[in-house]
Amino acid sequence: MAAGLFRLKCWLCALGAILRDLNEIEKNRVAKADRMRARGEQPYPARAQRTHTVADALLALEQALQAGAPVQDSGVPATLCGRLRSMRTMGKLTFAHMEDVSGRVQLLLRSDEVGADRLRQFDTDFDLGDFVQATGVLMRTKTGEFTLRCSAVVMLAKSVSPLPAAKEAEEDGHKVVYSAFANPEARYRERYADLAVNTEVREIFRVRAAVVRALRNFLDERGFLEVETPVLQPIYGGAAARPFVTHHNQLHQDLFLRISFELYLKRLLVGGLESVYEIGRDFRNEGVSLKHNPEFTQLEFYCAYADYAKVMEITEEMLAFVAQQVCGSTTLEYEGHKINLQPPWRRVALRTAVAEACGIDIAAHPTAAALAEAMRASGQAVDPAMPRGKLIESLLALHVEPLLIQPTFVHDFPRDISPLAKATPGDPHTVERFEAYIAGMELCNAFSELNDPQEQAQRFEEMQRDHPKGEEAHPMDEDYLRALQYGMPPCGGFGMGVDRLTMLLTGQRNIREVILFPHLRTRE
RNA sequence: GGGCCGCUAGCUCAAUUGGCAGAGCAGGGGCCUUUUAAGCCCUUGGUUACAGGUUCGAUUCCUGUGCGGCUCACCA
Repeated sequence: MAAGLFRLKCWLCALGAILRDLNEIEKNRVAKADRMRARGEQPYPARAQRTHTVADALLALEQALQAGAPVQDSGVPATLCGRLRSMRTMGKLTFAHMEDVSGRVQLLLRSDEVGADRLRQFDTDFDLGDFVQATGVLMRTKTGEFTLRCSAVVMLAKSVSPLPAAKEAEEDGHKVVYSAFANPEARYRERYADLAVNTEVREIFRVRAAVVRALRNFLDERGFLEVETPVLQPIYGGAAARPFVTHHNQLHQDLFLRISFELYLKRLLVGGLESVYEIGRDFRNEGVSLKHNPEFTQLEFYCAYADYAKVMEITEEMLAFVAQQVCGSTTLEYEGHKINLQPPWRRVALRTAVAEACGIDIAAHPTAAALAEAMRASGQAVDPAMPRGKLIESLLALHVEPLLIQPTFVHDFPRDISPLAKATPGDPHTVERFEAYIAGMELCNAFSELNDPQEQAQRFEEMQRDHPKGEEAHPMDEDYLRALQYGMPPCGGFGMGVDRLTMLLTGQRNIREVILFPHLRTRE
């Protein structure tokens, strides 16, 4: 029934899109396409040809000019393909800009070279946003602009809807954008239009790809094995977050979309793989914010015979490497701060950091009640239902986090909010866990992994018992315990939000700017 | 989920105390053989997000809905 309704709704939506009224501009462009067909010109031909990308053509021109070719007629032939981004008609002469993935080139169409009729057709039937193929000779105009003087121009794909009009100009060497397509909702909903007109958006996703590539290179070179583990899981775990639930029809089984990779990756260490990593999507059924999207890209790695101190070293090396690969430097600017990723990073115990920031020594308050009292005494509002670890976390988030601009490892976390981390020897309240902060933002979370099956079982039971109702308790995972019983080598584990790292390296404040299709409410 | 703010032409934005809904760009028709936010003349384009209410009259004031932005909560 529900599925039937859903299909009906989809069908209506699709129909609505197809029958959507075209506005005047769109009708006009459809008429242009019809006119082209009528004279035997294909508005959507199956094939294109190109001899150079724009960037390659520029190189070819430079070489010819260095070899002494005339500037305004290099003699270098080229056929280029791309999208029309501007047009200036001057009677018997038309200038246009065409853009491909590699750059932008000016087209020059002269009546005496393409023919008066063809120039007329170009002026009337070609629009901004159309994909075209232009053949001619490379040159520079008398103002020095890189130009293709065309002998022929062919439509490759007629654009019906006008792209959001933005004009770009150079002023004093700076790029100035007029009437930019800037409405965030429109940009995210129609990312295709956003990418088509906002070149800096395309650049963000090139950087993002480079970030992921650099992470892979770093880990591959150190002998880590890249693996893939289930997205659909019968029991979710490895983090404290609410999951998305889905259903397998034939098996009559509810399944969860994973909230982390942790428990599966550690099963692989039981299996002897020693050093593994996975880059993939996590799904958390929680609020969205500047730093949270319901699905996000996570990197997790696990390294046998390492502890959390070793993982700190790998972390700072890895991020310095990525920044060097992607930005060409280990220093970067973010929100007005100069940030230096060069190892070694500052290391500070959570206890010390909190004490320095707000004067409360968490070790002096070993129970939730005592700590809550101390926090109240210092004027902080406190939720009485919070366990001690949560209270400490709130101190961290409120007082410490905003201060951590330069890369900092905050280490030694409360045990009661870290059910998968190994206890600190001699300290019943603390585990060997750290988080790394940069620019006031939590970037990663790591620990010495708990590998004692008895203690792990006990921790799971504690989570079930001690968690307040409504809070997300870490579920009991019998199979994971069975795996630990076979023996897991001591190891360090690590998780990092790749989206957040990309934010840092691209200077973006909003996680949606680094996700191609961020989650938005559907519009009825 | 709470609070605050927003939604006007394809895009970016105006609209005085509540008084004919406008501009630039894009589009259409002209002129123009080195332009580059090209320029000049003419011109089309609006359910002011949606549904109600108050009013002689609502883009403007009120209520509700939808969507978005910021923020708080939540999300180690």
